[in-house]
Amino acid sequence: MYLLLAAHADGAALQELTADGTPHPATPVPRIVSSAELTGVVRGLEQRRPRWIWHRTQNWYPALLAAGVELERCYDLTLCGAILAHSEFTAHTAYAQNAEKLTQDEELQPPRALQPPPPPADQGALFDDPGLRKTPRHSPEDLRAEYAAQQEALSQAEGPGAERHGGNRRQRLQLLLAAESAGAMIAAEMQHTGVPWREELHEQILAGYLGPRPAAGHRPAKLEALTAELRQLLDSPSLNPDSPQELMRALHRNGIEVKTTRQWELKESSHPAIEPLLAFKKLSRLHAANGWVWLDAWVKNGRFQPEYVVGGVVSGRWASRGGGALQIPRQIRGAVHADPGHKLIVADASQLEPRVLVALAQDARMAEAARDKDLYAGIAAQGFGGDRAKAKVALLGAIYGATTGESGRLMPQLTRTYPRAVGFVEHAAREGEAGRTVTSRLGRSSPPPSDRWLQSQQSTSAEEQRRADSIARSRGRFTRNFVVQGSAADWAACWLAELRRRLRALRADGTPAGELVFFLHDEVMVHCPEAAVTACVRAIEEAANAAKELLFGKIPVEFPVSVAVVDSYDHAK
DNA sequence: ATGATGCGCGCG
DNA sequence: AAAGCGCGCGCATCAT
Repeated sequence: MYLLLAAHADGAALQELTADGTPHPATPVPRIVSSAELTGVVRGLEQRRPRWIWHRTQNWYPALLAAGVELERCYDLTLCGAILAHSEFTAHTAYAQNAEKLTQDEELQPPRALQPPPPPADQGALFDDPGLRKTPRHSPEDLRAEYAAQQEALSQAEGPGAERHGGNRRQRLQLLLAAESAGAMIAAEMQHTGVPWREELHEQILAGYLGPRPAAGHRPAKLEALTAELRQLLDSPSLNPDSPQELMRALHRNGIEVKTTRQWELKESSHPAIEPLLAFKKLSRLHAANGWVWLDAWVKNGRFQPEYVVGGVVSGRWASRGGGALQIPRQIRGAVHADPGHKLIVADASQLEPRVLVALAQDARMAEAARDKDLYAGIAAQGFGGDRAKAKVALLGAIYGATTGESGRLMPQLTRTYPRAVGFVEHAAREGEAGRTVTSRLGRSSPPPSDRWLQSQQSTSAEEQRRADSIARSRGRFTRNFVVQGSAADWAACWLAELRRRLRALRADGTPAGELVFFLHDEVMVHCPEAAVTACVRAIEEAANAAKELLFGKIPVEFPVSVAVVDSYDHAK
């Protein structure tokens, strides 16, 4: 069952559609539901397990969750439209070509019917959101047509050029759209739930590193002491060590000839001021980024509730807004603590990107190494005389496009042992250098070349040509990484969606189950009652294997998940 | 005063 | 030990 939910002046419009987006005979005209009755109506209809089709998950779902309504599945027109408008799998369709034309001619973002975002405004207290703009909204008919157009494009994905991607393009893209929409729901659910965060533990950690909480706008004691020490050691009585300019001058006056004030460059010097300076930088960062101010701003009632931005990174990774949710430093992870009677299950996919590369390239030799729980150890044994560190640097260098340093020097050695895997990323790099698009396993494509790249193609002089080559190589490094990072994001999206499905199934059975509370590229955190730990761990592992098979079928490559059951986040890993 | 940009550093 | 991919954020600094 497909149910369109659209904003309407009198509340919301509901319409049942068929799979291809035509109105269901039973509902030729949308049903208008007042804002007051909307929650109840949605809750009732959910019994029939529909796929809710809406403009943006973020416009509808948070308010429904706040009202206690959880839904099973949706179709996010904005996220799916963005994928379809750019995917190589649908590049030949009218949908993508119209979207492309609109972006170029009118500076509008695709998909065409969805710009600008319509607020589900005027829907009573439930949907009050002063942050939403009052802009022209889209009629149910606009959204229905948009959905039909997207389904049409999807159905054509098996078109010209399909063999280049090994077929199955429609199924893969369909899977990606489902996973992306599920991701949008998970993001809203995780924001609603929040990460369990013990404020008093956070404060203990801060006090340990920085001293007692200072008055607003003042440096904590430890930073004051280090500042005084640095002023003396560098003979600069008024130095502000937070200012790179002042710091640079002071360092130079003392014969410390650095070109930047970055940590790794400072570490080269043996001057007595370096050690306290590095300590200052470390603590200053903690204070500024995750200190008392952060705690006051972002943690409420024992929960950290960041906003996740699904589709926020072109590769398909999520971004986040507010509180630096994807950069929680190790120093303060001790504050992430399970509730009484609960545990945190922290699981991460071990060495995800190299394993994805093995599967993408179908490199049989590297697949042997990937049978090892520790892929880098396997690679080291095969081609690097057992030197794990070398194997790791070489492989990551291949994925990132390293040319210099140890990583660059190891490339020939890696290429000899694994010509297929290295050839795969080299090919992606050459495509990017030539201005072409590359695509993830499930069909998310890289953006077209930047204006900078296009302009550089006009170069005439030798100087301009060097510049053009540099810009091309930079794009090559991006597309080289895109195929791996993007496919890893495909895998992670499927992992997450499969895990959510299993956790919901456990709950529906009446089995105690945990809740997803955090997701970070290749890592998930489930907060669960102690009695549910075993079932949740199994769900996480089964979901990982399911994700592998959804992407690649039954292949002889493992995607092992390392699982830690802990009271606090700092005890994971 | 306010907004944009660059640096540096946190995470994967 | 290192400089190659993707982000967000706070501060200092520069431009308006």
